[in-house]
Amino acid sequence: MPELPEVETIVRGLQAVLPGKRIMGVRLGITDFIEDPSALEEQLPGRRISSVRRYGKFLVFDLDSLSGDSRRLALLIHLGMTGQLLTCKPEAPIAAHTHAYFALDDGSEMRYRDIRRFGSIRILAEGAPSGVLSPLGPLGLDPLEATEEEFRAGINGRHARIKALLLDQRVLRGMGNIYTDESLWHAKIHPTRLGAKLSARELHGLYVAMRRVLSQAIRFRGSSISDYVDSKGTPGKFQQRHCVYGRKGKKCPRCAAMIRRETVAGRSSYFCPKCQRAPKKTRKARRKH
DNA sequence: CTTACGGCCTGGGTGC
DNA sequence: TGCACCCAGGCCGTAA
Repeated sequence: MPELPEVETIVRGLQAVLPGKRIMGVRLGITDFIEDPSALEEQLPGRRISSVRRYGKFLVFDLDSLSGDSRRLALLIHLGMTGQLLTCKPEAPIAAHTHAYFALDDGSEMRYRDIRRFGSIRILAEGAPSGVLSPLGPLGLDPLEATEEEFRAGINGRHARIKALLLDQRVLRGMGNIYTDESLWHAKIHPTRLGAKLSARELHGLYVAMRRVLSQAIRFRGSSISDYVDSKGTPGKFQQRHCVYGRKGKKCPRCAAMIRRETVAGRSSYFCPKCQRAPKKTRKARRKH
């Protein structure tokens, strides 16, 4: 499940090798997850990759034109749940579920592999950085770049559950299920607490916890739960440092209580029932029972 | 307007 | 061996 730290790890790996290289050709397999396959085949060859960036969970490849067409383009890739981007030699064995091949002018190749095909690949015309929109609208703050004031403003006054807010890409771009649960555990906040009901102290703790968890996950090159590998095919190591995610029934590293798993905001949520106190039930919610 | 929720996409893992 | 079922994340339609 590539979230911010995994995408960042891949971006750093690609940024080290791709800039300055030219895309010579594009070959596609199954294309039902690609918005406009022929646009990739027609518009990418000949372009030079000037930089590789992360925008939320998107990878952005900025492309220069070397010929008369001076229009700047960007290639936008979202890895969905099981997407992988790998660089290799063209003669390297082809793993099952590889759906896109980008031939580069140094004789190497970048491949997109995606078992579930929940990812997406598309071309973005001009004005890439701020022009990256999710289908729902503009993306929110970068969790590592946002100031504490900006973060607080994004959560304050919202009556949704904090878990839903952290996962909402229009509030914060790049958070996913793993790092949301880990951040909430570090901040000792129950996932069903309402954003509006968090104290200033709790919001401060959450901001600090989120930044710490994300930076440490990047340092450990991401979490490999199922399919995630970096651009060289190497798994991450942060899954060994998870405190709650995927640890249902195991002991909370802080208080030894048993970690629980419940669905919150439509997602599996792992938390410690002792360290992360559930909010008091409202009169309305209690009446139902 | 905001929020909650169920369904959909796909295929690997599990358990019978 | 086969097969039904669950689950994952993002998005979308619908309802309150």
